[in-house]
Amino acid sequence: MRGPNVGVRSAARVQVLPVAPPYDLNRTLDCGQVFRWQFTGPVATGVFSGHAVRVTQEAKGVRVEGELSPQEIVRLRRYLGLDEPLADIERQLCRDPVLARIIPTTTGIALMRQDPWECLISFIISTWNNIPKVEQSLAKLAAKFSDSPVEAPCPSPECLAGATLRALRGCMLGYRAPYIQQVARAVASGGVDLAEIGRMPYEEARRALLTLPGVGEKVADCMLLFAYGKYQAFPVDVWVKRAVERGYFRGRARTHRQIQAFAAARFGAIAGYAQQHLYHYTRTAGRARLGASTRPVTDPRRRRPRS
DNA sequence: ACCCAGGTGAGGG
DNA sequence: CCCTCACCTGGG
Repeated sequence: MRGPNVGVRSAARVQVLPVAPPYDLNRTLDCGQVFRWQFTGPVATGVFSGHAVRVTQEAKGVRVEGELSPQEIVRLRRYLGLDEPLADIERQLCRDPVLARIIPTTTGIALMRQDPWECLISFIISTWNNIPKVEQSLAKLAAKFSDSPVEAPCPSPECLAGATLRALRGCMLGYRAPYIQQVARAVASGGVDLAEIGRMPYEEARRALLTLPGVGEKVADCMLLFAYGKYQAFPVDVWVKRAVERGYFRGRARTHRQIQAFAAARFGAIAGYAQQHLYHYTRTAGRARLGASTRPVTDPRRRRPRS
C-alpha cells in the first residue's frame, strides 16, 4: 500500500476535465447531496478513491489536482456528474412554470453518483440533525475508525461493524449509533449487498433499502437518487415539502404521500432533478421569498476551529 | 434554560 | 393510510 508521504501537494497531477454548460461544481457539491467536501473559496477539497483531491471550476472545465489514474479520472467524472445532460434536463424541467422561475438561480446542479456505503451512512446520520453536526459526525467517524493512510470519507463497513456502541456514540451519533452499527454488520457480513440493491429496479431497490434499520423513505430516496442514479426518486424533507406546498398547492398542507404522488405525476423520470432545484432554492434564494425561515442562513463550510 | 434541526419507528385511530 | 411522540446532542 502506498505511504502517505508521497507528496500529494507538490507532486500533484493537475488536469482540467472539460464540462458542458450549465454544469456548476459549486452548486453540485453544496446542494446537500454530499457532506465531505470542504470549500476554501472556489476550491473544494475532499477524498476520492483513497486520494486527497482538490477540484475547482474554471472557464475551461473542472481543474483536478490529485494522484488519480486515468481510470480513476473516469470514475471521478461519473462521481461528479460531469457528463449529466443538464441542458436537456433543465429545458424539460422549465416546462413547469414554478421550476422555470426557480432554475435561473439554481442552474447547473448535477446529480452525483456516490459510493452507496458512504451515502447510506451520511443520510442515516442526517436524520433529524443539522448539516454542521452531520459533517462533524462524519469527520469524527473517519478520524476515529479510518483504516487507510489517507482518511476516507467514511470508514468501511468492516471497520464500523467492529466498533462498540460506546465508541460510535463518541462521534456525536446519539440514538443513531445502533443504526450505524447494525447496518455496518449487515453489510460487512454480506447479508446486505448494496451493489446488488443498486442493480434492482426502482421499487424493488426501495423496498430493500426500507428494511435497513434507521432507513425510512427519506433516506431510501436519497440512496436511490444520490448513489444509484435512479432519477425518479424524490426525497421529501421538510424543505421540499414546504416548497411543494407553497409552489403547487397554494400553501395548503399535503401529506408525504400526496407530495410523492404529485412529484411522480408531474416530473416522472426526472423528479430527482426537480427535487434538487426546489431544495436548493428554498435553502438559498427562496428563503426570503417563501418567508418560512426564522433565522438567517449560516455557511457551515466557513467554520473556524475554536481556540 | 430552552429551542431547534434535511427523520425513523412504534403505537393508535 | 394518517397522525402523534419520543429520541441523542451541539449550537443559537
